[in-house]
This record gives sequence, C-alpha cells and structure tokens, in this order.
Amino acid sequence: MATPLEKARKDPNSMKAKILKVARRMFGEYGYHGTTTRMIAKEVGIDISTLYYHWGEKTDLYESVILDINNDLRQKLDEVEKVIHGQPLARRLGIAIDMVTDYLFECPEISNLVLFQYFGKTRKESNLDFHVPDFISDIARSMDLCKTKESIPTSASMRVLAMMNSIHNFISGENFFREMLKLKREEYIEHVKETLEFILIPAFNGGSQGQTDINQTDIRR
Amino acid sequence: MATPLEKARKDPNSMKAKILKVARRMFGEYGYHGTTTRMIAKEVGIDISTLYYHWGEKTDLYESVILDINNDLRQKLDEVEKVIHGQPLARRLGIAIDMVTDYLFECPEISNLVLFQYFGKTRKESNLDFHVPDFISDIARSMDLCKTKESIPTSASMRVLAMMNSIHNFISGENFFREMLKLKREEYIEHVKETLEFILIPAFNGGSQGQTDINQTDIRR
DNA sequence: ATATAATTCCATCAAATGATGGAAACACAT
DNA sequence: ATGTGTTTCCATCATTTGATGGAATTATAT
Repeated sequence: MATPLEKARKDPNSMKAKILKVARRMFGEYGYHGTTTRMIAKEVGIDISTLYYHWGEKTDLYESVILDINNDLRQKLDEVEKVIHGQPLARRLGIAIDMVTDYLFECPEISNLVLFQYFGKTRKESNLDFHVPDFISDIARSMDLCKTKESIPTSASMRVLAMMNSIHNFISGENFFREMLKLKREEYIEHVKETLEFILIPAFNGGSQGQTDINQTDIRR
Repeated sequence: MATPLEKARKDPNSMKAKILKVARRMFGEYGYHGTTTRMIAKEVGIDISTLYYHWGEKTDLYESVILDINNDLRQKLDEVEKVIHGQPLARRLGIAIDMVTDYLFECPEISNLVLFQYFGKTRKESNLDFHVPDFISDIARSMDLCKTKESIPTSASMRVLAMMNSIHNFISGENFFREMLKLKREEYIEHVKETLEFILIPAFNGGSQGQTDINQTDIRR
C-alpha cells in the first residue's frame, strides 16, 4: 500500500487510477515525448497540478504505466497458460493466439507501450530493468522450447520474442494497417488471427517436416 | 532537381545530405517528438538556423526522411528480387532474409522509422500517404502468395506485413534484446537470421504439411 | 461544529523548443 | 577588385512544456 501505483490498483475509482488509465492510453498512442502532462490532465478533466500532486514527475508516471501494463500482461499470460495446459502443441498455440489477441485488441495500449519500450529511446535514459521478463521463460516452457524455467536457450528466447512481437505488431499497427487494407475492425481482427496462425503454428509445430531435405547453409547460399 | 530531397540525393557531400543523414538516425532513435531540431543541428555541427535554411520546418524535414528511407528500402527489395528470381521458394526466402537482414542491420534507422510510422502517432496528423506500399505487392508475388500484382488478397498483404515486421522488430529492438540476452553483435545477428528462418520458412514453404489433420476451428476450440 | 488532513485549482516560473530576421562570411564569375 | 548570389551564424521571439507554491475547497475525524 506504499506506492501510488499500488494505491491506484487498489481503488479503480480513485483519481490516481483515473489518471493512470488515461496516461496508459496517451503514452501508448504518442510515446513518452509525444505526450505532455497537459494532454493527460486535460483528457482526465483535471488541472495539471492535480496530476503532479498524485504522480509526481512525468518520468515517475511513465514508469508506473510501464510497470502497470507489464503486470497486466503477465497476469493475462498466466491465465492463458492455465487454459492451454495439457493440450497438444498446435492447439495450445491456436488457443493462446486467440486469447492473447482478443485481450490485446481490448487493451491496445499494452502492445503500444511494449513496442515503445523495445524500439524507442528516451532523451534521458530510464533506469527500468533490462532483464529477461519472466513471462518469456514461461512461454518458452509452455511452447516446449525448453525443459526447465531456469536454463532458457537463447534461440528459445528469440523465438518467443518473435512470436509476441508478431502479435503486438498487428495490434499496435491497427490504425495504419486497417486503413491501408480498407477493413472493418472485425474483419481485421479475424485476418490477424488467421495470419498469426499461418505464420506461427507451422514453425513451432514441427515446421521442419516440409523442408527436411534442405539444410540450413543450402538455403542461404 | 526541384525538391531539397532530390538535391540531397544528388550530392551526398552537400550540407543538405549531411543533415538528412543525421536526421534519419535521430528521428529513428528518438521518434518525431523525441528529436529536437537543436539535437540534429548539434550532431551535424551547425547552427540551428542553418538547418532551417536547408530544410524548412521540422515536419518538412521529417517528411523527407520518411520518403528517403522508403525509397532506399524499395531499392534494396528490388535488388533482392533480382537475386532470388527463379530460385525455389525456401531458398528465395532464405536468401531474402539473409540479404534484407544484413542491409537493415547496416541502416537500422530504416527499421526504426518504418515501425514508428506504423505504431506511433504524431500530435498533428501528417498528410503522408496511407496506401499499400508497392513493395508489399511485389513481395507477395515473389512469395507465390498471388499471381498478378494487381489483385492482392488481403491475407497475402497481411502475411507480407507479418514477415517484414518480424525482421524490423529484431533490427529496431537490437539495443533492448541484445542487452537482455547478453549477446555480442555478431552473435545477435546470427540468432536473428536463424530465428527468422525458423519462423518464416515453414509457414511459407507449405507449413500445412505438419498439421493437415487439424482443421482451423479445431485448433482454437 | 470544529479541527485536521487530503485534494484541487489558479497563477506563475524557468527551461526547452520551433522558428525567423538580419548581419557576417563565403564562393565565384566578371 | 567588385558585385552577386549563396551559405552560415548570432540574437531573439513566441509557445510549449515540466514543474511548484499557495490559496481555496472538500472530505474526515472528533
């Protein structure tokens, strides 16, 4: 109950929670430098100083936003893991894509912020942790990419990153891609799921079957 | 020979070209709002007003940067297409991944800016075109996803986007991912190629072979 | 009802930022 | 050398932006 973030999470009707919610969306849309404290305050309908009263500096608010969405995503992935546990791999993947995609389309700011974290720089470097997120190892294990949660091969981490990013890309890029392809929201979502299944399932579900006669070096040279 | 961009491309030693080069990198790293005209000018080693003299408003410079990287990327993809033409599909993919990845690791600002275009918003909306880039249809045809360049199925466009974005992700995310996985640059690049092959080749190279007994609805339900 | 603490807003600051006018410096043809 | 057009920099503006002090308001406990 110490930090503002914990207070916000405890009472979703509190002003802290309202601000956090708006801040998530705004930072997600415009990035750190693209979002001003005034934009957030205006959107919430409060004075800018009220925002500072609750969250302190802009960097602190941003940091809380990052912690918050990481927490939400983690929770969702745990939930998914419980549902797919014990199923055969292809089915696990299919369900996971379905659930995660639906969830992220409801909270697109999560994908936005995750990608900003990965690809963007801030003028003043932040001191947020750079360590391999827990959920990456969890997913890796869930995808049969490794046995124990402790020793994850690098290639397994890379594959999980590729998978997660593919999903985030389509969520974050909805505005751009959907306009480009002239699709309605529902159509787009359906196409996203179809595409993700097309790309991901063969790879993780024994994709080598289709090309056993071609070795790696041969492919590139 | 009319626009500043054309002048800059004509003479790579001109001040316009120098500024453009730095602007590409900076906008790529920090995004539109994260980059100030002063940052660019300082990095070039000129006064800020010299920058304005050559490129006008910040938005104009940014627009030129976007046009420039799209042009470069397009050119590279044409080059790749010529090399892989006529090869069997798996090999085409392998070579394309290899070449494109190498190129983008040399010009990571291209990936950065492409992703910013897709995922980020600017406070004032830009008037840059939203149409399906030509190269998407070219790639689609090259991957046997459609017959003619004119009628591209939506799913084909989606698959091409998924493929391109997967590559961009690893380029743009190098700082974050490489630090996270404690890899040297060369190791990282090699892992990226391996991962991209792992993910992409099975899907486009008849990935259905491994799961012909599982129909779509079955996978998700 | 009154005292105390928590919350909100108004006014304001200092620094950062986009942008420009005009003087100096430079290039170069005649 | 002189004149012309180009390029560069210095000084300066108006806005925007992050941030804060302090008064006013509201909630809460006694």
